[in-house]
Amino acid sequence: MTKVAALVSDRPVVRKRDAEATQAAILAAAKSHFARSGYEGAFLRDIAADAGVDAALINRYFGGKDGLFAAALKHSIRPHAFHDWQRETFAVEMAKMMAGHAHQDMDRTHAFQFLLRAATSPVTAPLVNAAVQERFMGPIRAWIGGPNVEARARIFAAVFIGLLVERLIRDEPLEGRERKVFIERTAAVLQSLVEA
Amino acid sequence: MTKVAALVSDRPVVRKRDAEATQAAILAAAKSHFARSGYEGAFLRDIAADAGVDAALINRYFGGKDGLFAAALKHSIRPHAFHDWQRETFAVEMAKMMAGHAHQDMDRTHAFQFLLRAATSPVTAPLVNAAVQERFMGPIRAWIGGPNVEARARIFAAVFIGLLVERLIRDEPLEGRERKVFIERTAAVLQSLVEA
DNA sequence: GCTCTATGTCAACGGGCAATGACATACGCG
DNA sequence: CGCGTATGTCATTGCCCGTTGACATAGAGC
Repeated sequence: MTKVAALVSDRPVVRKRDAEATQAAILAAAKSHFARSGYEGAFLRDIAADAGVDAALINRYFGGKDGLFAAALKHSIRPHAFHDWQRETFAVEMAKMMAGHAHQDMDRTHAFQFLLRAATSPVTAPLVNAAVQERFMGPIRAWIGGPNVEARARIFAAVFIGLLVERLIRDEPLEGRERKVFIERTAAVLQSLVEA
Repeated sequence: MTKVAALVSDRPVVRKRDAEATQAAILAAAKSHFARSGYEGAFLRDIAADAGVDAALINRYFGGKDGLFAAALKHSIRPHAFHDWQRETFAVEMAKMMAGHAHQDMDRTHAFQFLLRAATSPVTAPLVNAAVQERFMGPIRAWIGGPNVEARARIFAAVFIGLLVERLIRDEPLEGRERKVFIERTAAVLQSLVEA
């Protein structure tokens, strides 16, 4: 696609030589493909094609499919900015986001799909679990605080993940009164979980 | 394994000729492998070996890998017995189950992993979503009842799924006081969701 | 402008997998 | 007992994917 566009436009046919940009393009394509198809279902040729690059470059820059996956994983798990959340308002904000459609937030949706798939595969699960513990559960525990953090953090994480999955599976967004009720009650649940 | 056992025992070396049992064995092995490894990561040779059968039989009975996957999917989604749940006790029962370890219930765990994987793949997602709607969300709506069923059922489903995922990801089960608190608060959340 | 290196492309190979068709044999039926 | 079909096995084939090494060329440094 990129190449075709280049052919009909006035831009040069040959790819600009920019290693950094190329790696970024490969990584972006990889995250998308891994998210949609999982590790085994994603093919290097397809990823390379999406990035507008020859497949051999993946081996040069990432040392093979494994390396590319690891890089994509590392790039997908970044610590959520829990510290920015206000205890008084976060619940409603989050509930509103969950009531919306997944397509509105494709970047995060892809990242989440990617993690979900990787977490359910025994090959990649250890990597994911370790990263999730460190970069997701850790911050959540710190943010929630209070007694019995472990139990409460787990429930919070479960609800959080469940809402994301539900949003992912569902095609039709909620409307009108149902939407309003969904937000109210979801916010109530979330709020109750951060209180000791 | 089956063959080896047969060799050292007094039972015949050659497999008993029972098409129905063979198909059931293949299907069971397939569900397990698809759950663990996804569609692309599961190999017919391995499935056949687990079932104690030659791989060619899969093609004969299920018409190829696609057919086997479809059969396994169909077999994995069966309506949950919500009608058996008692409104007063289900919350605690479910919370206790969620506090336990996934290994204690491998059959359901595999089925859930299988569905989760299938639901996040664009190829199989439509099949899964339709079946989930009919055989999971439908019964939940009916069981919950009351006003704004749609919104409340979705939150309930989200929490349910989230708890399953959390249980799946976690290796270490909760112990002692944390476990007690987890059950109490999880039960409280679940209970609140079935009340109008 | 020459050269050298980093970047990008191409063609081929080797392994592994699903699928296929020929072959073997148990079991029902006469 | 003999035959035929359903069931199970084996060897082969063809395809697809990841990887590799040789080749091409832009662009920097001199």
